[in-house]
Amino acid sequence: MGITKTEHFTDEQNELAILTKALGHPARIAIIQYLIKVESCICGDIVNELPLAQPTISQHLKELKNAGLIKGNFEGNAICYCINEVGFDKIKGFFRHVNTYLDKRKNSCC
Amino acid sequence: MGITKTEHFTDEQNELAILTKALGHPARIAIIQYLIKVESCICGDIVNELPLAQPTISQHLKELKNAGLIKGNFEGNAICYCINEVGFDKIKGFFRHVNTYLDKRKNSCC
DNA sequence: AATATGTATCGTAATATTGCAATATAAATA
DNA sequence: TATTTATATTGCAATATTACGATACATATT
Repeated sequence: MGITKTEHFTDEQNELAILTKALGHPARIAIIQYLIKVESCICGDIVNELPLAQPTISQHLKELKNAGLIKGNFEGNAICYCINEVGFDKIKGFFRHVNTYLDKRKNSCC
Repeated sequence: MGITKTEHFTDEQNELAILTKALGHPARIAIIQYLIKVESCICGDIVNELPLAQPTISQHLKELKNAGLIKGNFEGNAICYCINEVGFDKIKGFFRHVNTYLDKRKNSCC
Protein backbone atom coordinates (compact mmCIF):
# COMPACT_ATOMS: atom_id res chain seq x y z
CA MET A 1 0.00 0.00 0.00
CA GLY A 2 2.86 2.39 0.60
CA ILE A 3 1.13 3.66 3.73
CA THR A 4 2.75 3.13 7.11
CA LYS A 5 0.56 1.96 10.00
CA THR A 6 1.82 4.66 12.34
CA GLU A 7 -1.20 4.36 14.62
CA HIS A 8 -0.08 0.93 15.78
CA PHE A 9 3.28 2.12 17.03
CA THR A 10 4.31 4.25 19.99
CA ASP A 11 4.93 7.98 19.66
CA GLU A 12 8.58 7.36 20.42
CA GLN A 13 8.87 4.78 17.65
CA ASN A 14 7.14 7.04 15.15
CA GLU A 15 9.27 10.01 16.13
CA LEU A 16 12.52 8.07 15.85
CA ALA A 17 11.40 6.73 12.48
CA ILE A 18 10.65 10.25 11.22
CA LEU A 19 14.09 11.44 12.33
CA THR A 20 16.06 8.52 10.88
CA LYS A 21 13.97 8.56 7.73
CA ALA A 22 14.81 12.23 7.26
CA LEU A 23 18.49 11.27 7.38
CA GLY A 24 17.91 8.38 4.98
CA HIS A 25 19.04 10.08 1.80
CA PRO A 26 22.63 10.81 0.72
CA ALA A 27 21.78 14.42 -0.16
CA ARG A 28 20.41 15.03 3.31
CA ILE A 29 23.43 13.38 4.93
CA ALA A 30 25.60 15.63 2.75
CA ILE A 31 23.64 18.70 3.85
CA ILE A 32 24.13 17.85 7.52
CA GLN A 33 27.85 17.23 7.01
CA TYR A 34 28.18 20.50 5.12
CA LEU A 35 26.35 22.45 7.82
CA ILE A 36 28.66 21.01 10.46
CA LYS A 37 31.63 22.04 8.35
CA VAL A 38 30.55 25.63 7.66
CA GLU A 39 28.44 26.15 10.82
CA SER A 40 25.74 27.95 8.84
CA CYS A 41 24.98 28.85 5.25
CA ILE A 42 22.22 29.86 2.90
CA CYS A 43 20.29 27.55 0.58
CA GLY A 44 22.20 28.81 -2.46
CA ASP A 45 25.48 27.64 -0.97
CA ILE A 46 24.12 24.11 -0.72
CA VAL A 47 22.80 24.30 -4.28
CA ASN A 48 26.36 25.12 -5.38
CA GLU A 49 27.78 22.35 -3.21
CA LEU A 50 25.50 19.48 -4.23
CA PRO A 51 24.70 18.06 -7.70
CA LEU A 52 20.99 18.73 -7.44
CA ALA A 53 18.69 21.47 -8.72
CA GLN A 54 17.52 24.28 -6.46
CA PRO A 55 13.94 23.01 -6.02
CA THR A 56 15.28 19.59 -5.06
CA ILE A 57 17.61 21.06 -2.44
CA SER A 58 14.76 23.19 -1.15
CA GLN A 59 12.64 20.07 -0.77
CA HIS A 60 15.38 18.21 1.12
CA LEU A 61 15.89 21.22 3.40
CA LYS A 62 12.17 21.24 4.12
CA GLU A 63 12.22 17.59 5.15
CA LEU A 64 15.21 18.10 7.44
CA LYS A 65 13.53 21.16 8.91
CA ASN A 66 10.20 19.39 9.46
CA ALA A 67 11.99 16.59 11.27
CA GLY A 68 13.70 19.11 13.54
CA LEU A 69 17.22 18.36 12.34
CA ILE A 70 17.96 21.81 10.92
CA LYS A 71 16.51 25.28 11.32
CA GLY A 72 16.51 28.32 9.10
CA ASN A 73 15.99 32.02 9.70
CA PHE A 74 15.77 34.96 7.38
CA GLU A 75 18.96 36.93 7.06
CA GLY A 76 18.45 39.69 4.56
CA ASN A 77 16.62 38.18 1.62
CA ALA A 78 18.26 34.80 2.13
CA ILE A 79 17.64 32.11 4.71
CA CYS A 80 20.43 31.06 7.05
CA TYR A 81 20.34 27.35 7.81
CA CYS A 82 22.11 25.50 10.60
CA ILE A 83 21.92 22.30 12.63
CA ASN A 84 19.01 22.06 15.06
CA GLU A 85 20.11 20.31 18.23
CA VAL A 86 16.50 19.43 19.12
CA GLY A 87 16.21 16.66 16.55
CA PHE A 88 19.64 15.23 17.18
CA ASP A 89 19.05 15.21 20.92
CA LYS A 90 16.01 13.03 20.36
CA ILE A 91 18.01 10.53 18.30
CA LYS A 92 20.87 10.54 20.80
CA GLY A 93 18.95 8.58 23.43
CA PHE A 94 18.12 5.78 21.02
CA PHE A 95 21.70 5.24 19.88
CA ARG A 96 23.00 5.51 23.43
CA HIS A 97 20.55 2.74 24.28
CA VAL A 98 21.79 0.59 21.40
CA ASN A 99 25.46 1.24 22.16
CA THR A 100 25.09 0.55 25.85
CA TYR A 101 23.47 -2.74 24.96
CA LEU A 102 26.16 -3.66 22.44
CA ASP A 103 28.96 -2.77 24.86
CA LYS A 104 27.43 -5.00 27.50
CA ARG A 105 26.88 -7.86 25.06
CA LYS A 106 30.40 -9.22 24.85
CA ASN A 107 30.06 -11.67 21.96
CA SER A 108 27.41 -11.68 19.29
CA CYS A 109 24.59 -14.02 20.17
CA CYS A 110 23.57 -15.88 17.03
CA MET B 1 11.49 10.46 -10.48
CA GLY B 2 11.78 8.53 -7.23
CA ILE B 3 15.34 7.59 -8.10
CA THR B 4 18.19 8.76 -5.92
CA LYS B 5 21.34 10.08 -7.62
CA THR B 6 23.64 7.93 -5.52
CA GLU B 7 26.51 8.22 -8.01
CA HIS B 8 26.96 11.88 -7.15
CA PHE B 9 27.56 11.26 -3.47
CA THR B 10 30.42 9.71 -1.55
CA ASP B 11 30.42 6.06 -0.48
CA GLU B 12 30.24 7.20 3.13
CA GLN B 13 27.19 9.37 2.45
CA ASN B 14 25.43 6.58 0.58
CA GLU B 15 26.25 4.05 3.27
CA LEU B 16 25.00 6.29 6.08
CA ALA B 17 21.84 6.97 4.09
CA ILE B 18 21.21 3.24 3.61
CA LEU B 19 21.63 2.64 7.34
CA THR B 20 19.45 5.52 8.51
CA LYS B 21 16.86 4.78 5.85
CA ALA B 22 16.65 1.20 7.11
CA LEU B 23 15.82 2.60 10.55
CA GLY B 24 13.30 5.03 9.04
CA HIS B 25 10.15 3.03 9.74
CA PRO B 26 8.40 2.58 13.10
CA ALA B 27 8.15 -1.19 12.63
CA ARG B 28 11.88 -1.46 12.09
CA ILE B 29 12.58 0.75 15.12
CA ALA B 30 10.25 -1.51 17.09
CA ILE B 31 12.10 -4.61 15.87
CA ILE B 32 15.45 -3.17 16.98
CA GLN B 33 14.04 -2.20 20.38
CA TYR B 34 12.52 -5.65 20.80
CA LEU B 35 15.77 -7.39 19.86
CA ILE B 36 17.64 -5.32 22.44
CA LYS B 37 15.05 -6.29 25.02
CA VAL B 38 15.04 -10.03 24.36
CA GLU B 39 18.62 -10.34 23.06
CA SER B 40 17.54 -12.72 20.30
CA CYS B 41 14.34 -14.22 18.96
CA ILE B 42 12.79 -15.89 15.96
CA CYS B 43 10.72 -14.19 13.27
CA GLY B 44 7.49 -15.63 14.67
CA ASP B 45 8.05 -13.86 17.97
CA ILE B 46 8.19 -10.52 16.17
CA VAL B 47 5.06 -11.37 14.19
CA ASN B 48 3.30 -11.92 17.53
CA GLU B 49 4.76 -8.72 18.94
CA LEU B 50 3.94 -6.32 16.10
CA PRO B 51 0.61 -5.51 14.41
CA LEU B 52 1.76 -6.57 10.96
CA ALA B 53 1.34 -9.70 8.87
CA GLN B 54 4.11 -12.29 8.62
CA PRO B 55 5.19 -11.39 5.08
CA THR B 56 5.46 -7.73 6.07
CA ILE B 57 7.64 -8.54 9.08
CA SER B 58 9.77 -10.79 6.89
CA GLN B 59 10.27 -7.90 4.48
CA HIS B 60 11.28 -5.49 7.26
CA LEU B 61 13.71 -8.07 8.65
CA LYS B 62 15.23 -8.42 5.21
CA GLU B 63 15.81 -4.68 4.94
CA LEU B 64 17.42 -4.49 8.37
CA LYS B 65 19.57 -7.49 7.51
CA ASN B 66 20.65 -6.05 4.14
CA ALA B 67 21.67 -2.83 5.84
CA GLY B 68 23.78 -4.77 8.34
CA LEU B 69 21.72 -3.80 11.38
CA ILE B 70 20.60 -7.30 12.31
CA LYS B 71 21.71 -10.80 11.51
CA GLY B 72 19.91 -14.12 11.48
CA ASN B 73 21.04 -17.72 11.66
CA PHE B 74 19.19 -20.98 11.39
CA GLU B 75 18.36 -22.60 14.69
CA GLY B 76 16.40 -25.74 14.04
CA ASN B 77 13.76 -24.91 11.48
CA ALA B 78 13.50 -21.31 12.68
CA ILE B 79 15.84 -18.36 12.22
CA CYS B 80 17.36 -16.67 15.24
CA TYR B 81 17.66 -12.91 14.77
CA CYS B 82 19.76 -10.49 16.81
CA ILE B 83 21.41 -7.06 16.56
CA ASN B 84 24.39 -6.83 14.23
CA GLU B 85 27.00 -4.51 15.69
CA VAL B 86 28.56 -3.93 12.26
CA GLY B 87 25.83 -1.61 11.03
CA PHE B 88 25.50 0.29 14.28
CA ASP B 89 29.26 0.77 14.49
CA LYS B 90 29.16 2.49 11.10
CA ILE B 91 26.42 4.87 12.24
CA LYS B 92 28.20 5.56 15.54
CA GLY B 93 30.94 7.66 13.94
CA PHE B 94 28.47 9.95 12.25
CA PHE B 95 26.51 10.74 15.39
CA ARG B 96 29.69 11.14 17.41
CA HIS B 97 30.74 13.72 14.82
CA VAL B 98 27.42 15.55 15.12
CA ASN B 99 27.40 15.45 18.91
CA THR B 100 30.98 16.62 19.21
CA TYR B 101 30.08 19.54 16.98
CA LEU B 102 26.94 20.39 18.94
CA ASP B 103 28.76 20.19 22.28
CA LYS B 104 31.38 22.59 21.01
CA ARG B 105 28.81 24.99 19.56
CA LYS B 106 27.65 26.73 22.71
CA ASN B 107 24.66 28.67 21.45
CA SER B 108 22.68 27.95 18.32
CA CYS B 109 23.86 30.04 15.43
CA CYS B 110 20.84 31.31 13.49
C1' DA C 1 7.84 51.21 -7.94
C1' DA C 2 10.83 48.45 -10.68
C1' DT C 3 14.40 45.15 -10.57
C1' DA C 4 17.41 41.73 -8.70
C1' DT C 5 18.36 38.01 -5.67
C1' DG C 6 17.20 34.02 -2.99
C1' DT C 7 13.94 30.52 -1.79
C1' DA C 8 9.54 27.99 -1.85
C1' DT C 9 5.74 25.88 -4.22
C1' DC C 10 3.25 23.62 -8.06
C1' DG C 11 2.78 20.19 -11.31
C1' DT C 12 4.28 16.11 -13.18
C1' DA C 13 6.94 11.88 -14.46
C1' DA C 14 9.55 8.04 -12.89
C1' DT C 15 10.48 5.06 -9.36
C1' DA C 16 10.30 3.20 -4.53
C1' DT C 17 7.94 1.72 -0.43
C1' DT C 18 4.39 -0.48 2.28
C1' DG C 19 1.31 -4.13 3.19
C1' DC C 20 -0.81 -8.45 2.53
C1' DA C 21 -2.93 -12.79 0.39
C1' DA C 22 -1.34 -16.61 -1.82
C1' DT C 23 2.19 -19.56 -2.36
C1' DA C 24 6.80 -21.50 -2.18
C1' DT C 25 10.65 -23.20 0.42
C1' DA C 26 13.30 -25.24 4.32
C1' DA C 27 13.92 -27.95 8.33
C1' DA C 28 12.10 -30.86 11.93
C1' DT C 29 9.13 -34.53 13.34
C1' DA C 30 5.79 -38.23 13.16
C1' DT D 1 7.78 -39.75 3.11
C1' DA D 2 3.92 -37.12 4.74
C1' DT D 3 2.98 -33.53 7.84
C1' DT D 4 3.88 -29.73 10.64
C1' DT D 5 6.21 -25.53 11.70
C1' DA D 6 8.75 -21.44 10.43
C1' DT D 7 10.15 -18.21 7.10
C1' DA D 8 10.76 -16.29 2.42
C1' DT D 9 9.06 -14.98 -2.10
C1' DT D 10 5.72 -13.51 -5.55
C1' DG D 11 2.39 -10.51 -7.27
C1' DC D 12 -0.29 -6.73 -6.80
C1' DA D 13 -2.69 -2.34 -5.23
C1' DA D 14 -2.19 1.92 -2.85
C1' DT D 15 0.67 5.42 -1.58
C1' DA D 16 5.18 7.89 -1.00
C1' DT D 17 9.54 9.65 -2.63
C1' DT D 18 12.72 11.80 -5.79
C1' DA D 19 13.81 15.13 -9.15
C1' DC D 20 13.19 19.16 -11.81
C1' DG D 21 11.13 22.91 -14.99
C1' DA D 22 8.16 26.56 -14.46
C1' DT D 23 6.58 29.80 -11.58
C1' DA D 24 5.31 32.25 -7.39
C1' DC D 25 6.81 34.69 -3.40
C1' DA D 26 9.70 37.44 -0.23
C1' DT D 27 13.21 40.70 0.80
C1' DA D 28 16.76 44.08 -0.73
C1' DT D 29 18.42 47.41 -3.62
C1' DT D 30 18.23 50.88 -7.10
